[in-house]
Amino acid sequence: MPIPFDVLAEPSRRRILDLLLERPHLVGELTEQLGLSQPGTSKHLRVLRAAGLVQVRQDAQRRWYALRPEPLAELDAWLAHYRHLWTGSLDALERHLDAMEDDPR
Amino acid sequence: MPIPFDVLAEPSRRRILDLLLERPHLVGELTEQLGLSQPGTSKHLRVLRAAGLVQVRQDAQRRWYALRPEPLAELDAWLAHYRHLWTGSLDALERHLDAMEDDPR
DNA sequence: CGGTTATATAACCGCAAGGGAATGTAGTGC
DNA sequence: GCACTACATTCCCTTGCGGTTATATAACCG
Repeated sequence: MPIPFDVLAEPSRRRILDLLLERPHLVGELTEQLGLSQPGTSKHLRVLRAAGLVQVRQDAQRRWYALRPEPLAELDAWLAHYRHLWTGSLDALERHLDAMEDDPR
Repeated sequence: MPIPFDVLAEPSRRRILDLLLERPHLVGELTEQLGLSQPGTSKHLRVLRAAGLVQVRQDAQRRWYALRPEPLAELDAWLAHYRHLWTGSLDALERHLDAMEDDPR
């Protein structure tokens, strides 16, 4: 499962994830919160499902959508390669910038 | 400076960031590594500059592009809201999933 | 079984974004 | 000053994506 950068690039889809962070939601609830059409919401949910970012639980005609954080954990792992650049005070950030000044080759 | 999700959604641009993580690069070097045309590379660099993800240092006709990690730090901050879902062994992940099973309302 | 609710899918549209070719621009060295 | 190098910008084309409307599917209720 690759990191779904393009999936997260969509503001409405990030909004959905934020809402699902509180609690699972119905499609109708999400539609209302997002302020777009119901089919529009369903399309975004389809993309989120394909990316493994949400999971569904059927309850009669209703579908409860809930968060699935695994892909976000992978994003976190990707970010880890860069994290040393801004963590720590006398850390690699300064050394990185200093090295750039001294020898930008 | 908002989090540049859409900027990171482009594979070539992420590739550029990966290359710049090692060391600063010239546009020509990036062009060769990416395997696309020089104007194509320049267009991506323009987007990355606008997002604050890279900085330039001019050296005669050459331009040294280097990483600017601040926007990635903001992405990291955004991820922090979700991080408790997958960190820790007896942590909120299980409690989150258990709560969903018990009361998926 | 017919109507209603809740969601998914299909069909269509407009636009913005990525890609290449051609051209512009700035700095260098002879 | 002139050719050359290294990038940037412009123009054009094509594709994909987000959005809506209309339609299909499926489960409930009386």
